[in-house]
Amino acid sequence: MLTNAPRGTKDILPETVGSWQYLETKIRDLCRCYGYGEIRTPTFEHTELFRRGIGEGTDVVDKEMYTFQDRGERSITLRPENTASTVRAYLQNKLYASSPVKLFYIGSMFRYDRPQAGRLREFHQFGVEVLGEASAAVDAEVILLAWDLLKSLGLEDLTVSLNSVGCPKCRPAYRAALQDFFRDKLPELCSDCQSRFERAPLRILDCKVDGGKDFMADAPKITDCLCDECREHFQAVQEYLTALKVNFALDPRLVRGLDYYTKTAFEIKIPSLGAQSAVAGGGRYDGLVKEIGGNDTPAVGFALGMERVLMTLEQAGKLPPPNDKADVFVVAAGDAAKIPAFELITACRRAGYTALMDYAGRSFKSQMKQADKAKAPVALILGEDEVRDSMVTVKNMASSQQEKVPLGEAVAKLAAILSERKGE
RNA sequence: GCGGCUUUGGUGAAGCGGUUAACACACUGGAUUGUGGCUCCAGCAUACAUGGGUUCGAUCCCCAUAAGUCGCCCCA
Repeated sequence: MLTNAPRGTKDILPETVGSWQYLETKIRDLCRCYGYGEIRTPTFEHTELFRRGIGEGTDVVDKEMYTFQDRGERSITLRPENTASTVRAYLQNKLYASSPVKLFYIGSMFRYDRPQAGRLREFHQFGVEVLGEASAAVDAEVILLAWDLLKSLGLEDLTVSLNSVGCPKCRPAYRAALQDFFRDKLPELCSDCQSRFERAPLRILDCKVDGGKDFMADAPKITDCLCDECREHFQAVQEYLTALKVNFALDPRLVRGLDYYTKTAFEIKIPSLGAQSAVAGGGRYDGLVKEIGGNDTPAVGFALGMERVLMTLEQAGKLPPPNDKADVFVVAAGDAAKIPAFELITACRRAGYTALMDYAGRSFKSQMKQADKAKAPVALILGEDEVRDSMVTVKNMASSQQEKVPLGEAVAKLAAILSERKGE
């Protein structure tokens, strides 16, 4: 299958690349306003970085990484997400000299998972990380940034779920409380949850199978078990979001899949997306920088799935129309016109216009058809007469008016017609 | 990793166990030898995802593989 791209990968073709650029431009503009600098980290890292950063026992690390040995016997992994790399770069480049450090990235991530709509093996994320700031204002800022982006793209149907997953001080007590609660209900839980009981009891809460069972509603809520610091922080985040009119809902069962989260956890969903409706997710990860070898450094961030956003925009018809129009088509009739036509088209291009021509020596009529298909408002026609007289026929395709002008004035004439059209 | 559905030309697709695989769009050429958009004419799948099998014979039946899609899981 030489002609098939690997499973779960996709070519982005010229007809859709405009949508990507549109989204990327929105992102970059917004990040500039919020004061975030773009960072580009390597596509692959030492496997150990992800094992430590994301955590053993998570699905991403255990079953979804593209890991291989390079020729120097190093274990290398294609990044499955960009937070660990960003933190690594933060430490390696000693960015902590100033604080806080606000970064964003756009790039490919790789996860070996079964592909379906909105889930690819190579996919693109936009994400944001703030390092070195513990204030709840930053948690809110980061959520607001994601919210603003989605809103400015014209998306209305958004759900923001918010929770706090506590910190190393209060989470052990909560874990224990949960285990006490579930211990006598173990037989009623699904097999997945039974195995989660020891390892990751928090995950039982967002199990799709057991989630609807009656006793779930009575399970202890983490928000009731938070330590003072976490509770105050959580409270403050909510106050900010409320003041800024971000429509969030508390979801005590929201648990993030990666180990490094502390305190704030959030997720933005677009219900119309179906099974893969989570479009952005993130939260605070105060323990990660230290885990990777830095000083104790608070941090918050999120990642957003660009394919999922683009899918939604397409469904909702919110993508900008493709800009595939040429400005001018150069028509050359006869061999003698070939070189002058090439000179003419080059002059148009150097003047900044999108200029097309026929290379195959097709008939005059066919070249006119091509001009029409290219939606060029102007055709510049070079035939035998024109070449002999050093003239060019400038035809306005919309009005069918045409006029012969000296070769040297062709570009100026073209400019005049195009600006006239623009004015209308 | 698990389950359901799908797979015909550049695109949308019809089709039946049996000598020419509809139709439409797109594309290419043409309709008084230098002018497009409308109309008309012509051309355009030794080929029906791939590999096996059943059959006298399969694009249509069976199996496997691959890819896509939906759901589970997970997540963005």
